[in-house]
Amino acid sequence: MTGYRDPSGKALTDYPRPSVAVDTAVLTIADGALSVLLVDDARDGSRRLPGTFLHSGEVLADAVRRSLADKAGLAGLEPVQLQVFDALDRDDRGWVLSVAHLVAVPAPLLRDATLMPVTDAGPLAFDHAEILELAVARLRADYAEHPDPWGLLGNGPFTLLELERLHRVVAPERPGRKDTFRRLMEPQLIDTGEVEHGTVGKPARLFAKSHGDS
Amino acid sequence: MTGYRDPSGKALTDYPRPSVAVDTAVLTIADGALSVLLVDDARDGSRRLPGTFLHSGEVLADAVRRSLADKAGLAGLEPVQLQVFDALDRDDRGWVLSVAHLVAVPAPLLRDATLMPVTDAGPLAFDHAEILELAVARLRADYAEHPDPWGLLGNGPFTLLELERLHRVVAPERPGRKDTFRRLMEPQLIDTGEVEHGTVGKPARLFAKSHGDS
DNA sequence: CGAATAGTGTCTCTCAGACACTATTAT
DNA sequence: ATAATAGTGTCTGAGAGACACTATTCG
Repeated sequence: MTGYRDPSGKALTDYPRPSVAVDTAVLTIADGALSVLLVDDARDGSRRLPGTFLHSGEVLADAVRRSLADKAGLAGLEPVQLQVFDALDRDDRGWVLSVAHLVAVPAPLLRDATLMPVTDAGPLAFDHAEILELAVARLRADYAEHPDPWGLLGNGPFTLLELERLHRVVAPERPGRKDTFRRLMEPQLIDTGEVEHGTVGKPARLFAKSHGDS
Repeated sequence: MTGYRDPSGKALTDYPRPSVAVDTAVLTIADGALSVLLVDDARDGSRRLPGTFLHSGEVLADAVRRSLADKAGLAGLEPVQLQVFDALDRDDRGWVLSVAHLVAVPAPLLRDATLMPVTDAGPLAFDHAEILELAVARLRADYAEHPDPWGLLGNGPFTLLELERLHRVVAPERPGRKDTFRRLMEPQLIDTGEVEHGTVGKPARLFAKSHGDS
């Protein structure tokens, strides 16, 4: 904008520029399975991840939030950037870079959306299957060591059994006994002092997430 | 390019598009310290990481290779993508997204370049100090568990002592005795059967990297 | 009481880290 | 022999995982 010219004598605006999009894997738990929010592709009826083109003067995270507000009524999210997908033929409309993002939200916030289990999401438009795979791997890695780092349980206190069921859904392959799980997670939680009631068996203690355990 | 219009009626080309740049932290070992390649900024004499604007029809990794070929005569590298930096005010020339990359190369390939220790690189243009910090953290993480994953030792066989010295330079904080280091790394290496000669003390075995230990 | 769930004592196995020892070369 | 470096046997402590036991509630 200042008349700057690079070493080859070209001004900044002389370069053809790509369109930049954001595409987001919105993960949640639905029907006891890790699931992803999909939208119908406007072009050919196939399915894709929600996304949008980056607008002028907009930051990537804001573009993600805008696309999710438009397409799923979500607000107040903190998307995490995964990776840029830049294959030249990834979008037949032209030259489009996509910055893939990940967000996870508690299921109740997605009541009327199209959700599909991540293991059976079917064919997706563009390279969105690859983005989804990356997002799931990242989520599983995040859940391996820490209690519900993405807040899929919502804000209320929870039982260790509820937490363990969540973690097993996120990463089904990990066996591990309940006592091992407890000894790993309990030191990272805050004991609210409350107990659950109205259930069968010994009442379970209720825990809350400690602030700052990523 | 096909006259496609999105739900709001805009064609793909109607959106203002950002310039997209790549900036690369080129890391190496110089004078016994982990060092980074810097170039002089054409505008104000400050220093910056080598980078370039993405050209039309070019993939990010190719833009990185082009910028490094131009500025340091390097070829045949495999850059790794780190993260997109998208702050609106990060470049006073206009709206520029930067995709940060990391590359590591053996020192001999950088003989006539400007190298600075990463701990004392001085002030850098744009947000390049942040990119450098990210790159160093990534390199250190990669070196924590695996023998020279970035090939800083070059192609020839090497001694476990040489490997350990390299790892200590990359991550100076890790103490650890030599036997611990050996027991961690040796199973990931191939014993060439050769030994070093002409040195003081018991001759050391020469190892090579096994193909596919990331 | 029995069923069901919560929570813990404890054993074992593995492994990182440390120490100390042995091995092999040059001078 | 002595210095110097390479390489290994072994002890220890921490921690993951498994098993079995105790604890507390409801019906």
